[in-house]
Amino acid sequence: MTTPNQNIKVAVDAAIFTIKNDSLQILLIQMKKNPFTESWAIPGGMIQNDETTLDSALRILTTQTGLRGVFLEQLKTFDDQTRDPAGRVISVAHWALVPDHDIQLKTTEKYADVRWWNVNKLPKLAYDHDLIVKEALARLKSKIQYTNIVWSLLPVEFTLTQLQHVYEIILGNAMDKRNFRKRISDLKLIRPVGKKSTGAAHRPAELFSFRQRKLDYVEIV
Amino acid sequence: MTTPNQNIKVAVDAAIFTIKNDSLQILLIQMKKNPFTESWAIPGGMIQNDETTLDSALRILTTQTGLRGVFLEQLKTFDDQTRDPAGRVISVAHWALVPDHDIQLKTTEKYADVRWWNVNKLPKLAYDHDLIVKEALARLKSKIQYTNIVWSLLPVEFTLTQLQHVYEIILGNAMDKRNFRKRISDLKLIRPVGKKSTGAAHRPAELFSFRQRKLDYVEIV
DNA sequence: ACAAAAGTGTTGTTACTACACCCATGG
DNA sequence: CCATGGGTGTAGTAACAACACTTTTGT
Repeated sequence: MTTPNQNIKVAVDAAIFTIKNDSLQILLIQMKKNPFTESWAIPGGMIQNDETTLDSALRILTTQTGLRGVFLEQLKTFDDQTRDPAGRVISVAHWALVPDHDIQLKTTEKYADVRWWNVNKLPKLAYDHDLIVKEALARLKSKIQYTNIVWSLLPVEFTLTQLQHVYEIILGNAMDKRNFRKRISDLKLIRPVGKKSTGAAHRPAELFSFRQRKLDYVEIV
Repeated sequence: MTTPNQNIKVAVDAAIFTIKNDSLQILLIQMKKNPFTESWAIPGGMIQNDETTLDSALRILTTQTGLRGVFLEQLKTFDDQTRDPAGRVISVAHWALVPDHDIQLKTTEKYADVRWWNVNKLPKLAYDHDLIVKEALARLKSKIQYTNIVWSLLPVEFTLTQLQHVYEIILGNAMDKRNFRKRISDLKLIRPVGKKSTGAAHRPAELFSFRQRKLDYVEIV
């Protein structure tokens, strides 16, 4: 059997999330090129011959946010024949979590605009990006419950209340403070850094940091 | 920005599992083509311009096993630059579960041989297929615990003991009969068909069938 | 009558939920 | 001294784990 003469291109798209203003937000770019001029989409592009899709996703992430060392992984490959009107392009979608602080979004010539959007108030997206975002959100909600990935949404030192808010925003329901702290404490994912928050008009909170700032599965001992 | 001139091919590989002789087995083919002559691998091939990767995986599954209507889904895309010595080929790996009964493996000209292998006694595989199989196994172990996918490993009518054995073989640990039955009963995934098994030298067992023979997430009410 | 798997409940332990008040700070 | 979020324990309930004997069939 001979190899069929394929005419298929491989792209990478990246769903990049952060927590900002007490809501879960996603980074969208506004497109220039036809037929999606003015449309919003998640950032992406064709992969180069010598890079892996993860390399490519990292490149997108760094180009847009300037960040490295955050959580980033493959999501799923989207390959419907009609997903790109310009021809057969399959997209190996990735997703990432970035901390809010210190981020300065970078505009490139490629796009008309770049900004964060509340995931509950998204515009209609280009291509099949609605679907990609939907799957990424589902993965986030699921994976936050059995891994330590929240580390990638928080500063190195944070309070227990900040941590709880991240869970509440992503999972969409309020949690009991005492029960939350008990559970977190049992998981042994974080440790106190021995400092307290300052400057707020209330009792200072103890600061914690993650033991590992990379993917780790929670052992339910 | 212009589209780079890509020289990347898209393949699909399929990890196909069954339960046979009280063990978890995977379908491997023996290759003919260089440099993997005689090596074993999971079945796969290039996708065609007009088919999705899922179509392609379905084609592979049907070609090898003659089956349709079983559980099949995308696993992950493998795209290391060096995974195929013949050039840059990314593989959108899929995985499937098939029932043991009624399967007659089909040999094609493409391969030297096809047979089932116990997943605990695998030979060294071609390409990065060791890695693909490892990921597929992890997904199976995980997904069997919060979905109804076992339906795809069993005949339409089965006994509770058969069902329990499938879980025990995949998860690798013995389970308590009474607790298992309580749990299964609570999940409401199966229903009695009103018949009993016959022919064995012991008390006949009640037969059950799945309410749905397609992917369903278990609601832990 | 014996071998072999089917079927069936209870009890103790552990994990989870609900819930309210005092504390430390800044303004 | 007031407003704001920080920090802490207990009791009731629900889920889970461990465990053994009787039943029905084929040979």
